[in-house]
Amino acid sequence: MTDDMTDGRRARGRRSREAILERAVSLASVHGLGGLSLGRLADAAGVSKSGFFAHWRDKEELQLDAVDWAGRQWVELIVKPALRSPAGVRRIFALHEARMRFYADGVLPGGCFFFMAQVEFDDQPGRVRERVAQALADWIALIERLVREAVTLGELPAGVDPGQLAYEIDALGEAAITHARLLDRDVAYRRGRRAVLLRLRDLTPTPDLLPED
Amino acid sequence: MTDDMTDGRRARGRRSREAILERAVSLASVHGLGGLSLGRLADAAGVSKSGFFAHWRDKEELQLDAVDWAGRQWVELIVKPALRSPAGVRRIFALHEARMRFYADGVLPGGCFFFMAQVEFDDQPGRVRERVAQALADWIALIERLVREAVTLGELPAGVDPGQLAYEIDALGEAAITHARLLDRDVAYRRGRRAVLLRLRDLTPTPDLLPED
DNA sequence: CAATTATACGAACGATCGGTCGCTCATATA
DNA sequence: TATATGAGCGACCGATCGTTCGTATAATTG
Repeated sequence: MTDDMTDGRRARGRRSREAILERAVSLASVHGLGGLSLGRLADAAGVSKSGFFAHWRDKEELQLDAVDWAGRQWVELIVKPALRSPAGVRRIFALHEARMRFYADGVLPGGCFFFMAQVEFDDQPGRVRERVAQALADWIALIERLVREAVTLGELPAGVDPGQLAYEIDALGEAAITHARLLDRDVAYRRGRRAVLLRLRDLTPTPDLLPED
Repeated sequence: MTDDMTDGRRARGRRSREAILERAVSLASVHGLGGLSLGRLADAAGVSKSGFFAHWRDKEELQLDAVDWAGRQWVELIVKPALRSPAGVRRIFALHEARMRFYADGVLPGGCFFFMAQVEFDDQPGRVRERVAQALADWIALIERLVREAVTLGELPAGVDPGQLAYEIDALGEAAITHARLLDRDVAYRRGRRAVLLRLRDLTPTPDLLPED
């Protein structure tokens, strides 16, 4: 309600809240939002288990905030950097490459928070599921928008179905996580990157805008 | 207790073992292999919790058998039917369509056992992880083999990378599960099917072998 | 036949789960 | 200065987790 600029109880609380959320997203990317236990999270964050309930009413509230936090991280590290590329197929591929780099760099130890959360909550009704579904819908809508931009710019044919292409780009990126972790790491990321590149180069009348390989 | 008099102890044991495994795979497709608790599984299978340990030493043994059971189901309902289609691009697409139908028909209430297991165990070392990884490797190897067959038959260009195309086909099919459950069911399955169809029609010199849409 | 084996059970174990309670104490506010 | 508030903790709760143990009995085996 009021702005407290000085370092005090409130500011420290907000900082520790952020720290806990970061650890929560990190742990949830490995064990899932359900498998994330308050005890383990407490140990990892260096606080007591009961200390959580000063910040969140129950585990579900923490899960909801974790989804939001992961969404902000996703925008910050993937969407925003990609939007600095010129609109059109280059921006679409920049988005995909930023995603692949996010995975390959191991920003989250489990690879991707949302991938885990989607699989975990896709058939588990509740508020978390709805927020995860919204995050996926936003992500797909973003790709669709970039595709329509590319069509407007003449870098993709008018006949292309933005929703269809968005599905393909998302799918080809997502699979890289499990393939990288269960089979061959480098091969998986290379194929994930190349799959979208091949698809875009195949569609665009201006393939020179994209790398050859 | 039971109304069958002719069946012996051993045969009945084997049957109940199979029944438990089926329920286990079914439940695990929803809650995951870890989230699958022996208590809930016992209730669902109509046996006592301690009765499990007549069949499996511990939970991990049951998980390993569940992976095998799911693998046999996958081969029976997806691979074998697809192999009845003529070799080449038609067989590849038949495999993909069988997979989509497996998901859309709701054979498993969670959509796909392996999808769940892959995401859950991709960074959880142990025997289960290795068996899941082997199942994924087998699946990819199968698709690669069908691709090479198609190349031999002249239905795919010689320049195509079988591993790359196998990755794409797997990825485009897998994403349908979460998209169907979190967004729009029919749209997701249609896009999942169409994605592979477009890719194959784009590559093959004999597109007439495949449906138009 | 007797002896062994396999199936299945109920009761209970220690560990851990999410969550509550009462409390301390530094800070913000009136 | 007096008071209300928020951060954080230790102890503890009932429930559930995977697992063990002893027991009962039906089927197989020698």
